[in-house]
Parts: sequence; C-alpha cells; structure tokens
Amino acid sequence: MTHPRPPQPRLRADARRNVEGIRQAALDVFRTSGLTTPLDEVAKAAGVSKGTIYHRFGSRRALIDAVVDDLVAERLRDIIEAVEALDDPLARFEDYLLRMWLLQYDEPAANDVLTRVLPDSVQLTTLCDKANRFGRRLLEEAQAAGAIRPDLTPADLTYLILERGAALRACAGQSRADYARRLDFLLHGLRSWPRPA
Amino acid sequence: MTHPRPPQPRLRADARRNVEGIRQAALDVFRTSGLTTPLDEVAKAAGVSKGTIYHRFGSRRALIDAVVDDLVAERLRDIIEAVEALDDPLARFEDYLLRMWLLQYDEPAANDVLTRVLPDSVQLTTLCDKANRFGRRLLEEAQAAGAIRPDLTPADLTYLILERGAALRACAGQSRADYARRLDFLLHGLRSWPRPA
DNA sequence: AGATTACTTGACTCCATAGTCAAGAAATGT
DNA sequence: ACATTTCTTGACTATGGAGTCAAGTAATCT
Repeated sequence: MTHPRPPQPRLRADARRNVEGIRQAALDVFRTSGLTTPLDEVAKAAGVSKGTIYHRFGSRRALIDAVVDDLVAERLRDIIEAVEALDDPLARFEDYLLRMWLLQYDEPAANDVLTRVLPDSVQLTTLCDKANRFGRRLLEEAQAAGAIRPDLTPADLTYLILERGAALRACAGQSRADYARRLDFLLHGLRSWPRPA
Repeated sequence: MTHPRPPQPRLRADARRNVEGIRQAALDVFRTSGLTTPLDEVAKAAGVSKGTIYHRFGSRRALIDAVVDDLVAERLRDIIEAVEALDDPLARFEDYLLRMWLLQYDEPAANDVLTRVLPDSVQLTTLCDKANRFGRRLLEEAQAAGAIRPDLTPADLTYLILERGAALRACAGQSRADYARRLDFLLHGLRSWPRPA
C-alpha cells in the first residue's frame, strides 16, 4: 500500500534497478512456471526480498499486470496475424483454435491468462476479450461457409479454450505430439458433418 | 495412528454409533462436494470432533476408502451393465463414454475418483482400472467394426476421462444440457470418418 | 562529510487445512 | 456404585502461501 508508482517523478537508482530486475525475474519465472508461482520465487530470482516486490508493485496482481503484456500479447498478435493470412474459412477457424491450443501447451502463463486462473485485472480481461472476439468472427464465417457445425455457439468456443487449459494443468506429462494428435480429434468433432479431410 | 479397526473385536456403543454416523456424514458431504472437502465439514455433519474421525479411521485416505465403494462402485456397475445390454459396437462405445462423462457431471465424488484427485489407495485404483479395462475392450471392438477412428489409442481413452474431470472442475457453472451438447462434439470427433449420425 | 529522504529487509500476522495428543467424559464389568 | 477401560475432545503443531511494517541501509543533496 505504499506507492504504486504513478506519483513519484523519479525513483532512486537502486529502486529503478530493482523494478527492472523484478520485471525480468517475473517474466522468467512466470514464463516457465505459470502465473500462480509464489512471489517468493520471483523475489529469489530477482535477488530481492518479497517486501520489495510489494513496495514497488503494490500487489501480486499489479506485478502480473506489469508483465502480462510482454508475456502473452505478442503471442496473441502473432496468432491473429498468421490466421488472417489464410483464405479458406474452415482453415482459418481450425488454424486459430489449433494455434491457441498449442500456445496453451507451450506457455503455461498464456494458459493462465486465457483461462483466468487469477485475480481479474483490466489488462488480462482486455486480452482475453480480444482473442474471444476474433475467434467468434472466425466461427461465424466458417459456419456461414457451411464448414463448421451450425450448433456450435460462441460460448462453446470459449469453453473449448477454457477446458483445454484445465485439461493441460491436470494432465501435465503428455508429449507435444500426443497433445497435438488429440487436438485433431477435437477439431474433427466440430466440422460440419460429411466432409473429407 | 491408533486402531484402524481390525484388531478390536467389539467397539464401545458410542464408538459404534460414531463410526456409522461419520460414514453417513462422509457419504453425504463427499457426494455433494467431492472428495477434497475438508474433514472438518464431515466432522460437523457427523456432530463429532475431527479427532474422532482420525481415531476411528486413522487417516483421511482410510475414511475415503471406507465410503468410496458406496459412493462410486455401484454407479460404475450400473454403467457397465447398461452398456453390456447394447448390441452395436459403436453404440456400446459411445454410450459408455457418454455415461462416464455424465457420471462425472452428476457426482463430483465419482469424478474425483476417476481422475485420481487424491491419495492413491488400493480401493480406488481397483475401481479405476476396472472401468478402464472395460472401456478399452469396447474401444477395440468398435475399432474392429470400423466405427471408431483407428488412431484412437487406449491411452487417449484414459485422457478423455481425465480431461473431462479437470474441465468439469474448472468450468463449474454449465447446465447439464449444455454439457451434454458439448459431449456430442467430442463423440463426433472420435468416429471413423464419413458416417451418418 | 553529514543530513535527509527513499528504499529494502526479514520477521511478523493471517488464513486454511492436515494431522496429533493430553486431559476429561462416558460406557462397561462386577 | 464404583473402578476400569475405552472413547472423545478441542486446543495444539505443522505447512505453505499472501501480504505488512518497524527498523536498518543506502542513495542523494548541499
């Protein structure tokens, strides 16, 4: 509850160093272990005490907000960009889902964001909404083209992502290849009915 | 670490009453809230102190073992029986999966058992293995009949159950109807390729 | 260099849950 | 009805993580 950083015109040198160090440490630690990692580990990685994190950032949530963009936003942008480059509505929709699901596998932190395993924050909500809206558009288009089952709803799409996150957290050990193979089953189930691969 | 009950020839009257009361309370509490509910709640429901539970049963795991059969075994037997009554291999396989998935929705405790969210115990392991073996048999038969994708492995089948458990725990609010509708997507994805409903 | 102010620290509180145990309560045997 | 034995209790310890704060340390200003 000290200074969440807006009023101070300039931090002292050591404080500036620490803010940066903590950000980097948080990036590292969260990237590899997800957003639920205890702050003590971030502190240790930054060579700083837990108290310092709280003084510099104010709360766990604020620290997450400070790194979530670097952690996830770019990945989402990449996905959107890659998908936009495709033409076929079915390919666009399936590629989108597949890339999201693989992102969830590859980056525990991204998974935590997409599945909201954490105190809500404006940043996070904005990110999720953005991805959601994009996905819904793709869904509509694929359905309009008759490629995806018409009874698949936008809410179902959200669930497909949420569930994957929970599934991943629960079944940790699976290889990426197995994981991807299983995703294929899921995609098949969403296609409009008789249609060659 | 007192007496896990085998040596004593006969408990005192109040102890016998309590054992039964605790079992009933555990059944109730676990049934509605899953096997991860704190033992204090079972104690409260039984009108007994937590210490008594430990004295009578020895550990959390032992208490679970003492009720898991009543909690789950019969449901599994029902499923197996209902499925055995069917003829078509595809119908058998899909009915089995669907019933398992709905059991997971209907009974949090059964879900906890099937997904092993708890200290391993012989009882539990036995139950899971039994269901697993049955499912694998159905899978083989459905694949032999050409009704289910040949690249679906027994391990995949296990994952389908495990994942559903995690998904359920994570996405609590969904209605049974929505849940069932989504299961249909999953089933579709497992079918051998061009085949009418 | 000394005074001032900003910053850091780690020991502390708080919460929730598993599991334990000495002391008191209650059933049983005679 | 009392001695004996069994049982119950609730306060206690332990664990692990979030968040706080008084006291000590170090940058900065003059």
